[in-house]
Amino acid sequence: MPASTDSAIDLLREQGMRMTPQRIAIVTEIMTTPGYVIPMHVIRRIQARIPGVSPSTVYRTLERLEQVGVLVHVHLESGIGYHRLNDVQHVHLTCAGCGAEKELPSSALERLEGLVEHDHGFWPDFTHHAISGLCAHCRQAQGPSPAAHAHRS
Amino acid sequence: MPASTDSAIDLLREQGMRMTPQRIAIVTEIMTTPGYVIPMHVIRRIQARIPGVSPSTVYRTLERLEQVGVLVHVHLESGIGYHRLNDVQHVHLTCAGCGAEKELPSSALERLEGLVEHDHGFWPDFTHHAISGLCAHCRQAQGPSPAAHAHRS
DNA sequence: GTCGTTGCAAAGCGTTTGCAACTAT
DNA sequence: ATAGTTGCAAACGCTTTGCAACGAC
Repeated sequence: MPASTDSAIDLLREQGMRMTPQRIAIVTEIMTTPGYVIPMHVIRRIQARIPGVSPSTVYRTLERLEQVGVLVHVHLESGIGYHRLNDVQHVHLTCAGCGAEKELPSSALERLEGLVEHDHGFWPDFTHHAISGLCAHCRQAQGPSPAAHAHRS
Repeated sequence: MPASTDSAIDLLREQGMRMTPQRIAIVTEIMTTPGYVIPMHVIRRIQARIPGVSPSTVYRTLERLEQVGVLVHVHLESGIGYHRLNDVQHVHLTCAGCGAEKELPSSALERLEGLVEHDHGFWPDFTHHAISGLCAHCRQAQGPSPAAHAHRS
């Protein structure tokens, strides 16, 4: 088990959370999964590891971890996902043509945030919801006009 | 009933759709609602007008209207919404602090689309998913740092 | 020993489906 | 008459809840 997982567990214990085997398994799962996790994924993986773990435990733990400030949720194409708050924030791009997902470090859009704020008095957080669009390949296939989107979702 | 509703109904009939009373009611509802509609809303409104209309009829009709090209769906904070394809496309901004919704004509972000495409080879469609963030008021309240978001969703 | 946490089982919710009856054309 | 539509009822998938038993501290 990676040291980062251990220290995360210790941190949580210090925050007053009781570290049951189920929670340890869930936290381990999260710390060792790159990118984001989806509740359903976690449920399946944890149940493979510790048979009998109930879905409600996973949901309650994810919620708890978000309250404590370890996780944040994001709205993805497929529903809600969680990723570590410490992680570099990403913008999630989903191609409406082929479904490909691409992650951009949010720094790539920082300038845009400033622009929108300046022009419209609203500070956008491009990381909280996925952004749909067309990847280079699908854009070419559908022609250069960005008009005719055939969203798959 | 507004003329635009009538002509929409005629158009749909020409496209081969059978215009039952239920469908007429649903289309009327959509044509006379500004902004977007949410399936659940439509179901309630239609059932008030024509008791006994089944939810599945509404879902199937919305889906059908999207296939025919009259509606497009968008992913909002609260789930899926539909709006007329003919409408000017909007970007939906949702304030994570107070829940306020703001709509921007998508032309406001056109330049940004070009920027992202140029830098990352992905043509983003900022209208398909809502964009979270902080309105001017909530941003001030939470301090100038865009870091500490307390998402309500 | 305390009180947070768990599993279970049930309910919840919006949505989807199969099918026989219906009806717009 | 025909084929598209409808309502019903059931199933769906994911999520939430109430509660008694359990176990981390």
